[in-house]
Amino acid sequence: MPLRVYNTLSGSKEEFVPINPGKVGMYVCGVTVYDDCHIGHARANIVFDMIYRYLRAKGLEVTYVRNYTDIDDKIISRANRDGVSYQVISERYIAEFDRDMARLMLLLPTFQPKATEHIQEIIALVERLIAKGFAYQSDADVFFCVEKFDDYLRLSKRNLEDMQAGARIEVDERKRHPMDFALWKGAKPGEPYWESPWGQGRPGWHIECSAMSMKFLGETFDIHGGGKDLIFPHHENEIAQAEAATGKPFVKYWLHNGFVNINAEKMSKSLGNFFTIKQVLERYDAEVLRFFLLSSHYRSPIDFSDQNLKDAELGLERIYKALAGVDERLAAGAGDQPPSAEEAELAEKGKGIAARFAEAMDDDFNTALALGHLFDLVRSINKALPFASADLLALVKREVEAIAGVLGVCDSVPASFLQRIKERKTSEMEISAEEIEQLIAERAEARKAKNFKRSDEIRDDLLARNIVLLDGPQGTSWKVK
RNA sequence: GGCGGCGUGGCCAAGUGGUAAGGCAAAGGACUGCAAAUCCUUUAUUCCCCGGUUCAAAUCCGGGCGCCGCCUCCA
Repeated sequence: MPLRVYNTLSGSKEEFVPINPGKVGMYVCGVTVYDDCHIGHARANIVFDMIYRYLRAKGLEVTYVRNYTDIDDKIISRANRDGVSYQVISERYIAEFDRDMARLMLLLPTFQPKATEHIQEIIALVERLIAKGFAYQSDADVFFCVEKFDDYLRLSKRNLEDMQAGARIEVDERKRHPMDFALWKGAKPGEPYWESPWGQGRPGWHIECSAMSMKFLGETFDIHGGGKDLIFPHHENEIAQAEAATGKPFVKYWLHNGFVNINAEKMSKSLGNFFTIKQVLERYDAEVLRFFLLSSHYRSPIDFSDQNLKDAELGLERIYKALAGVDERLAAGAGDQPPSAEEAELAEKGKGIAARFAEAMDDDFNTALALGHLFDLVRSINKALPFASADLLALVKREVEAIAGVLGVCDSVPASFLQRIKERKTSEMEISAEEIEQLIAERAEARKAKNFKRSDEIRDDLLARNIVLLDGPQGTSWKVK
């Protein structure tokens, strides 16, 4: 079954055909390391982690590169504000980024290059552009000449005239065209710098990604990704730099994820309406956040709210409860069962889930639909649980684990996940687990004595404190509402 | 102003020509001492509005309304 992906360059879904059969080169723009990451960064990185996992699951050999932009104006200004060197800032936020991504259960990319470790490659690329007449020096700066590059703005589907009509940019007199952008910036006194043919300076914003992607993936590679907000100017400029220098197509498929919104508005630093990953993980399990972000299509906007996170948590719990039920039955040694309609349905759903999952994912990574199929299976599991054979339950478990491995959700031991959620919720309660257990014991006594007035009283009291009791064959357990 | 996108039940969200997945919430039933959990059933004759194409449209075309994004650092 062919994978189809939405390519920003063509504006439509295309069949994904790797340049080299069986192999994929994928570059994703990482972060500029000057502050903590927010949920928008979480989405971008989780989306491409999911894509990376799925490509690998399809048997492709993926070289995944995600950079750190560790020298830039914002890093310098942050360093100046804090009175430290830019390295202190970049190293601190690289460590924070790594920690956040690890908590979000992201696989490590094949390479994670840093801009400051590729200054020579960057200088070489700028020199190449100057030699070919696509760039010019102006004082200690070097600019890219957008008018020389015919395909400029092809990705964002605009033209230079329109851009100027709405331009709010201050015109730099040293530029030949207002849209020309810096490849190299001369250092002002006190700024960090590297020696270059144009004097002491540092790379412009976009050049590091062109230089590093081509170094690790070659001059033409398969996938380049990032948030929609990078289409212009960042990716547009990357294309210009790379293609002007090499004369070859830079990237075959451009993939862009949608934004995380707050009240239907883009979450962003400048609007100040953002939540950091750390803040959210104080209140929700990392897997819940992943599940939430994968519950809508990666290109759609997704609205971040407490209610939506809670819904996601309930949904994920539903899946885990079913899986925990499977584990319990397997542990109890589910023996042979007489044939039943429930088991037959589960067998059909269980054997078909991999194909349905692949079909959804092959359609431009439709994780929302894929999760819908998973919920379908969950219903069949719940229905068939008392009737299914151990073999069938084990098969279903394996199938779900395969899917979980691609999405990075439902990948925990079910009982531990449920325990984790329970502990998180309990820690926010004013009542201790011991007290609850004590009350449950008292209620059991009352029920034994048919004193339902007292037993209901206990249950209602606990309910008022958000504790829900669950009576089962093995006795009473509880959960936080 | 230019360019791009979106508008599906109370909420979230799939579906891009063949007669509306799934989740959350809600209601009824089974189960239960009563509940909860679980299971079953129900909840959009209709997909922002108005035209058009078609045997057939949420899906295509035209117009309108509303919302959002990019055009400035941004995942």
